Amino acid sequence: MARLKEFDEDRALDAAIDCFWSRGYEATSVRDLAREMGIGGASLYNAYGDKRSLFARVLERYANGTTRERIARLEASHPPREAIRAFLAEVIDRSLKDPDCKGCLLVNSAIDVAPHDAELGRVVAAYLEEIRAFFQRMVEAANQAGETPRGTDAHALSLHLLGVLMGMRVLARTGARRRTLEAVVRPALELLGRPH
Amino acid sequence: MARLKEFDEDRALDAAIDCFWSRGYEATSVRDLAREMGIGGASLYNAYGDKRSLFARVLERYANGTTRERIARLEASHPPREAIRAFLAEVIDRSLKDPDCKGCLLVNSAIDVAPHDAELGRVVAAYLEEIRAFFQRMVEAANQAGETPRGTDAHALSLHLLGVLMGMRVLARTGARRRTLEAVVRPALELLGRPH
DNA sequence: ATAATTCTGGAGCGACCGCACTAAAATTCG
DNA sequence: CGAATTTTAGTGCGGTCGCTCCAGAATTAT
Repeated sequence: MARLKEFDEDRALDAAIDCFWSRGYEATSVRDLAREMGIGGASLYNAYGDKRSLFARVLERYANGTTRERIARLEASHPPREAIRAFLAEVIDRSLKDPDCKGCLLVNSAIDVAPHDAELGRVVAAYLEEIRAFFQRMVEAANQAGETPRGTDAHALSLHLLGVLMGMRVLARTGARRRTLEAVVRPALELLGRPH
Repeated sequence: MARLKEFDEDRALDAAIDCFWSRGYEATSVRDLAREMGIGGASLYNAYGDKRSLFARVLERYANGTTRERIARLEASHPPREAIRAFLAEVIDRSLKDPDCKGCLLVNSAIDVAPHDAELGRVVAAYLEEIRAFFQRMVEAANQAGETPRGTDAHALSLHLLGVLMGMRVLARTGARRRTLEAVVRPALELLGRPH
């Protein structure tokens, strides 16, 4: 029927993730994207539509490969409180390991895309809500196991944890050290109760 | 000696603050700035230098008129724990009142300017450090007054409060409601001890 | 092979970017 | 007043922006 694509759409999307992640939406040009993705401008528009549509695809792939993957992996392999601890510890580790201090693409997008694009804003908010819901599930499970202090409100605590996570991502982007990030997170973890 | 300026530099700077605040650094053009500031392009370059220098002036004026003003006012008029409470409450109120969800210019800049401009990044980090130092002073004063729980670490708690503040600003930018923002903050306030 | 279809690199569109330059207008000095 | 100085509006430079179009290359169905 027709000629086959010469590039791997997923690999190219990963390159696009890196572009938007490190430079932000506005500051990333379509030419930058095409070069880093290893394709021509026409192929980019043919495969993904315009810049904004590509960004939406990038957000989705980032969320699937980073946030959702982490949630699913930790939720399956850890007891509830430890899943939350491991989630935050892993974010700290990855934040410190990244020499570019790129932070979290979702958080960056919440700041510089969401306010100017209501639709993308709702997409970003929905991904953040998934993280919050993970926290809430874990707190509820810990509540039922009697591991948390009496009267722990799972919904309220999940919001606090989400806020702390967002804040940590902001501070990480300014080059915060491990001590700093751990001090930001520690009081939130202590609300979950001391480990056995 | 020479002709006098026809515009008020401070008023023009306020207009520039609004531009950078609502659109971000990259997405704001010098022509946008000149139009909103009510001056010509030549006057802008004559008075403030290039775009980046203007942005540095904007950051300074924003910090003086918003962050430092709030710190000085609340530190002078409230006891230490209430100063922290009032600070966060005021940020929530202003975040909700703003129909554009502009958030905080310093937080926005930490995300989309700091990583690409080391010098401006240090400026932003220094302003955030001023906020953290305010939190630490207040916690230390509350510690000395015996109002806080035993063993409260002022430095560690100030970092947590700063992180929570940053996180709240991110969530506010995605259109979070009052209930959400208050739930994010409440556990941090409870670490300060129950009010009398 | 031929026709049909899709992908590819490259050129180029109009618009806008940050910034610099010029000449006229306005002001304060001698 | 005339000279000096600085701001002003306007114009335009070289470059980049997002995006489109096109001719040719590559592939499959017939």
